[in-house]
Amino acid sequence: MAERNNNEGEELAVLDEEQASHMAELFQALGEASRIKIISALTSGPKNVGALAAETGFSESSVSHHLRGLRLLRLVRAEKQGRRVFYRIDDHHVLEIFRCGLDHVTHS
Amino acid sequence: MAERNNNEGEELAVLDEEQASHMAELFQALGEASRIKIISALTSGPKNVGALAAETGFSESSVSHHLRGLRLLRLVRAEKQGRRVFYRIDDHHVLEIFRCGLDHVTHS
DNA sequence: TTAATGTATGAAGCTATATTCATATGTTCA
DNA sequence: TGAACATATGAATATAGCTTCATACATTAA
Repeated sequence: MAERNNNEGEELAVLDEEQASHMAELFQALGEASRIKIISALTSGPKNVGALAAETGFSESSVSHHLRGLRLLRLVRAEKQGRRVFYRIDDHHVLEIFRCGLDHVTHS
Repeated sequence: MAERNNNEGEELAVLDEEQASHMAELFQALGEASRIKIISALTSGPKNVGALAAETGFSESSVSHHLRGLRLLRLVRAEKQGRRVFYRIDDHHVLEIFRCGLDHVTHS
């Protein structure tokens, strides 16, 4: 076996495959400038797809694709209002991580 | 102009291209299970390439490639000791973000 | 110096993903 | 009902990235 995930008291082991994958998924969702901009736009409140597209400069299709991924990961939540769909950041962890990343970038 | 990066007092604008790219770079570096495992292994102290390869189950070449990227982004720091090179997490922000992500994954 | 060890790196192949285009679904208004 | 609007989605193309392999570089030991 190539990996050692046992917790047999020796020392803190490397994360197992599932934990590592989940964490990677989370960070990967934030690991692209397009999505960073979208999430950044959402930090000031819920917005619909068209507004996000206009604000970020991406096509509505592209924004919608990204939002789908973020939705599946539960980083954003969708709420339908008429023919519009408003998205908001779903998890306070997400905002925390986002701000932490912003800190890292601005204070360096 | 497709984007609005002006801070003319209206409301907090979307991050500019450079900020967004830097944040994305940071998160992308954490956005892969291999690197998450490597960084996880480094949370318990400095380790050399061979040790990291053994602990994570990846080839030394692969680990070295990953470390190069992490090094260039200043997420880890290298220190040569004889013919070994020990790596450590370079920035407390990195550890913060890592733990935040771990929280997000474990408490959900 | 030669051999062995530890790490770094370029190239190649393969997989993953982002954006666009076309189209589908659903909603409001006339 | 039909037309315009808002969003979603599948397919396709293009680009990026990961792992492996081969090899180079650096250090230590003999």
